[in-house]
Amino acid sequence: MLVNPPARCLRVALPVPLPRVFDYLPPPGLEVDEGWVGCRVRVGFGRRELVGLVEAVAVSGGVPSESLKPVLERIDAKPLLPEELLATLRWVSGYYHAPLGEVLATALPADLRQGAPLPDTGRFAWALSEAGATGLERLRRGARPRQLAERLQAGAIAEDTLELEATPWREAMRSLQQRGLVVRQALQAVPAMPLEPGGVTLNGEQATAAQAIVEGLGRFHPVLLEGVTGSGKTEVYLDAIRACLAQGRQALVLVPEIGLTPQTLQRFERGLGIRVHALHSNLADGERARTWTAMARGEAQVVVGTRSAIFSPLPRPGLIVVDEEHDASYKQQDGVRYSARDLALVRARALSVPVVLGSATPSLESLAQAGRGLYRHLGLSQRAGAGRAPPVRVLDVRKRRLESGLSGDMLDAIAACLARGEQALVFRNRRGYAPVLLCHDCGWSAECPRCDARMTVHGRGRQLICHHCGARRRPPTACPDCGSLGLQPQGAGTERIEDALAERFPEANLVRVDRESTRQRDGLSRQLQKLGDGAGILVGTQMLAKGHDLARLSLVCVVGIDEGLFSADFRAPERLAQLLIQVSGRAGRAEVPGEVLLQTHHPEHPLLATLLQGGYPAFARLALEERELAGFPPFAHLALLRADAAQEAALQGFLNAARTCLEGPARDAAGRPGGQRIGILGPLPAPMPRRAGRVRAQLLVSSPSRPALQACLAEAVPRLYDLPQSRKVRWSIDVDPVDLY
DNA sequence: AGCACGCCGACT
DNA sequence: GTCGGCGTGCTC
Repeated sequence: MLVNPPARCLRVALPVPLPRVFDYLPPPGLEVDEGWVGCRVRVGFGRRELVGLVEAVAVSGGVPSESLKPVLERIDAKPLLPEELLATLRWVSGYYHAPLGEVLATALPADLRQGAPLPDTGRFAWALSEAGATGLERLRRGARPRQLAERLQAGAIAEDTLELEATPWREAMRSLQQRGLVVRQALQAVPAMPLEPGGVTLNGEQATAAQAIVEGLGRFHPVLLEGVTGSGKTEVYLDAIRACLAQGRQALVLVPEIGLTPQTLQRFERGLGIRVHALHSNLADGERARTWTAMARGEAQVVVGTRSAIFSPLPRPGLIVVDEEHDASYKQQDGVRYSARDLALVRARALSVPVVLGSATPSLESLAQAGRGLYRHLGLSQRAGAGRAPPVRVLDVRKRRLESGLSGDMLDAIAACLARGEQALVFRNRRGYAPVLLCHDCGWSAECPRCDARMTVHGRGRQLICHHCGARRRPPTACPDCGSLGLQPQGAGTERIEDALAERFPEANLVRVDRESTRQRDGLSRQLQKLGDGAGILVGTQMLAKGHDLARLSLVCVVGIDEGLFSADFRAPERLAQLLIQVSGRAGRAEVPGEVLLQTHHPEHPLLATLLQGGYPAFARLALEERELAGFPPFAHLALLRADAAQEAALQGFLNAARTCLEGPARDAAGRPGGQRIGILGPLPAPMPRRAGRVRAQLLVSSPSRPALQACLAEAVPRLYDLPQSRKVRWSIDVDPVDLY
């Protein structure tokens, strides 16, 4: 007999690192109904106010309903998130073992997360006012506002057009507006962009691939598009997106962090003939919220974005593309450690759309999935424009004298390349002047006081920088241990190689590209502009591995890869192989044949031998066999519990307690019918046991069965929050870690 | 994570 | 006598 009908309440996810949701009552006079789900609410929480999202309506459990607080304000009349997106975020919360509130905080644009109303998504243009048409002379000649105003003399310019140019304009425009020289005009919602005729003609392979994707429109259809460098994967994407747009559906394109350049956007806009929205971390909060909202309203048809763009609402879903799917930047490395590539699959399934994973060097995980028949595997083997894959020559530098890490043969090849009026790229995966400052008399080397790492020499020897914590100091003049003056930078980073090349080729146009040299906005394209079209040398780190076409580039020199051949990390060979293929792919065009020089002390190393003989596919087969033997992904599934603390005892105390939390569920999971073994390793010291003054260690949990691993984590992780030992440590759980660091 | 409460040290 | 250190507990 029902005396009191069970009180229904609103279940609210809040941005706090607690593994629960919180129940609230509706404001006085309002009813609980399903219409609340997906809406943001402002609530009192302790003595502060927070914005949360109603995740469900439910019967209040635990807390008696009379002690529930009422919601202070309902922010959205209609759900902010489409049903599928909310369901996916719930899935993320479960799979990555992160509180839903934190997942929401990661997924939503900052403004919306903080409760801002949905922004205006109308399009606007700027034009000269009457005063502006006559009053320009008073503006300082050559200054930004003057330049902007002069452009407006030819007519109004839309904000999205200005946005595309990637040069700051808002500040200058605001100053013009304050002087009354310009006015903002509303434009029609649909952009009037010239539609380019017919698109490009695809070659046979491209057409086949595009058709295979298009045939999958309207259902879940995962495709691995393995296309050698220069085979025109983007043309395939564009063709498939056109078909998707023709059905009135939206497309989402993910690109790696360094891939989202103005050139990339322009290529998509020109290829599609419509406005393409960009979504990346450098966007201002307001712009981010506008793009997100335009997507949610179905006004934006195509978004090209980095990792977090995978959380875009897609009310009219058509297609998801993940370009360079092997790229490590798809994995979030703090907070909710999600993989945008994996989430692309999850969302594509939930939305019943095709998902295209494209790469010249697919991840072993994706290759394994394709091998099991779970993805359609399509290939593009021809380099567009008839260019040939460049031959690779291995330079055995054992017993050779090196000049700042460069062999004589390599310098000769660069000289010849310059003499032909072409460009050479020298790739070195280490920035700075030298990786070590060494005392030649006693073997002392400069170490970071707060990390277990040696400090890198920068500024031609004038500075020591720790690449792990950012500490900077002046190098000592004498060895602190033995007093010797024989301190010498050991090894060569990009800076030192640049110096050596400048000395050897004083006439050459020489440009360095690494994190230092490209620090400012749009630094990479600026550096590349400096190189121009004539003869020259480009020195740099993996930032050079892709992007920007360099038509005159005919020689790629790879130096200093030997450390990578012997790294302890199980993914190191894969990453090195991918890097070598990607950077090699930069050499040569139809007009200019290319060559790749690989300088190594280990020419016989199996990784190099396999890669050179059979290319990436041969490497991948070998590497997958090794992973299977070693019980690594994709043949086992991993989760890493990382922790760091000021004191070693606190760290060990927490990880030991955590291990106990995991062991019970691990035994249960293995004991269930069909259950599989779960291994727990640790506490293990992290590969760098001390970083930024804190000690670090981890537990590695693994199982051949993903469900078994998940069941174990689902039971154990919530308990970690309540461990008294967790007070003095910072910890995080990383499901499917990309590296064990 | 915040934020308050609470119980011990060197200061006007 | 108080200001303030951070340990502990709680948040519907």
